[in-house]
Amino acid sequence: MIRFSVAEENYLKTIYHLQHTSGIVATNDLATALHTAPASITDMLKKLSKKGMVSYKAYYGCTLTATGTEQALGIVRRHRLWEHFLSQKLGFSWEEVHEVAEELEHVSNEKLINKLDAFLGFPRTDPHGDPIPDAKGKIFQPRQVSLATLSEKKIAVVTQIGNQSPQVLEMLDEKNISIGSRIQVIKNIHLMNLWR
Amino acid sequence: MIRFSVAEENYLKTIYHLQHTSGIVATNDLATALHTAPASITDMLKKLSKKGMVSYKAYYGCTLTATGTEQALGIVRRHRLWEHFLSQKLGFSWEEVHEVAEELEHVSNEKLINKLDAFLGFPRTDPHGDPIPDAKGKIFQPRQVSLATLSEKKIAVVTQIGNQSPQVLEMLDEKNISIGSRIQVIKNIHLMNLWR
DNA sequence: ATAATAATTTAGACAAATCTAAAAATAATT
DNA sequence: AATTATTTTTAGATTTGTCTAAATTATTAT
Ligand SMILES: [Mn+2]
Ligand SMILES: [Mn+2]
Ligand SMILES: [Mn+2]
Ligand SMILES: [Mn+2]
Repeated sequence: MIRFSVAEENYLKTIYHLQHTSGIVATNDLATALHTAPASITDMLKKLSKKGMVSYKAYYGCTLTATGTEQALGIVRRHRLWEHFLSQKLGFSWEEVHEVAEELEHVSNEKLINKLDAFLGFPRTDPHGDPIPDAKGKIFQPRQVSLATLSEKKIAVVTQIGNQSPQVLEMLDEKNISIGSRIQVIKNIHLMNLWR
Repeated sequence: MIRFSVAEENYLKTIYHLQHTSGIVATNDLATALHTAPASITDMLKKLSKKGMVSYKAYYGCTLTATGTEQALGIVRRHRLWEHFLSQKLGFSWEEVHEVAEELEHVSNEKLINKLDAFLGFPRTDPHGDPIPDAKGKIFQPRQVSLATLSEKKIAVVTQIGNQSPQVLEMLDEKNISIGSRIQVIKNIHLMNLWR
């Protein structure tokens, strides 16, 4: 089993997430996401490339290799299982769990994680509705409709939160909206700031 | 709140434990306990001294300051709470918990630890019978009798394991002795290897 | 197509934590 | 007390992950 430093794990996980939106991941995007200077990103990408975790060509950005993706999924699994634990067993609110899970995710003892998974009853999603990869890294993302594309009057159930910034999560708290809430679009106002 | 690196925390905890037996802690003893070269110990002791965590004078060893002890007790608290969690909630055996807790103890979020404590029902001891410091760092060590000094025929209850090496723990497993077991000294054989 | 701008990499430096080998201080033996 | 052995510290080097400033490459605008 390959061992990674906390820094390496944070890179792998961040590349995984950025890849979902941008396909190929730019050095600057990683720098922004990790609050790290672009020069440092280049250094680390070379290292992860040599370790076979990312495919990287200078000036063209990077993508995870098959092994890199496997590793990233392991980290995402740990992160979300701990978030579930903090929320369901320790009573943390959904805006608090992320910060703590950010540390717990780096304790990488396979037996620990699989026993935690069982203890939690093999949950399928974390407190934000994000799917938890299983022990083999398999992830099940159910078919969903984005709120922005939901037509007026239709009733829907909230299953996942796209923007998980503290502001959005607290706003949802105030409006008493959580995972499982039934909602209905009263009026669809086109928000210009979504487009630019 | 002061923040420490994983390395610093491991030093503080180890100094705390060694202090219990030796009073003043020698550089070499720390080196042995931490599997680290004596030269590295000296470097770190200077650093911890500058931070006010240990009182250190060259060639004379070190002791924890009041703040250093406070910090060490926090680490011990986290370690033992996680051991209890692993044992009671996840079903780990008592010889497995230490290794995992060695990593978990470094996740230092106060709210996490206090909520974990409550979730576990404010346990007084870890799976090896060692006392768990409370949120204020207060530690309650009940009066006990060492097995070596227990007189023949007397019945006693096992409350704590002194030597927690895997060998000893597995031997106790085999003999079906655990915390809470009632035992009786049949015959007291003086073991020479205890003295040299 | 050239020039200006933005993104990325290289070069050189630094702090943290470790190491080995050599020097210095302390402790133990004769 | 002098010598020897042990412990500890200093000196100098290494690895990891980061930084800033300068150079290079790619992109955008004129
Ligand atoms: Mn993290
Ligand atoms: Mn989440
Ligand atoms: Mn540790
Ligand atoms: Mn223990």
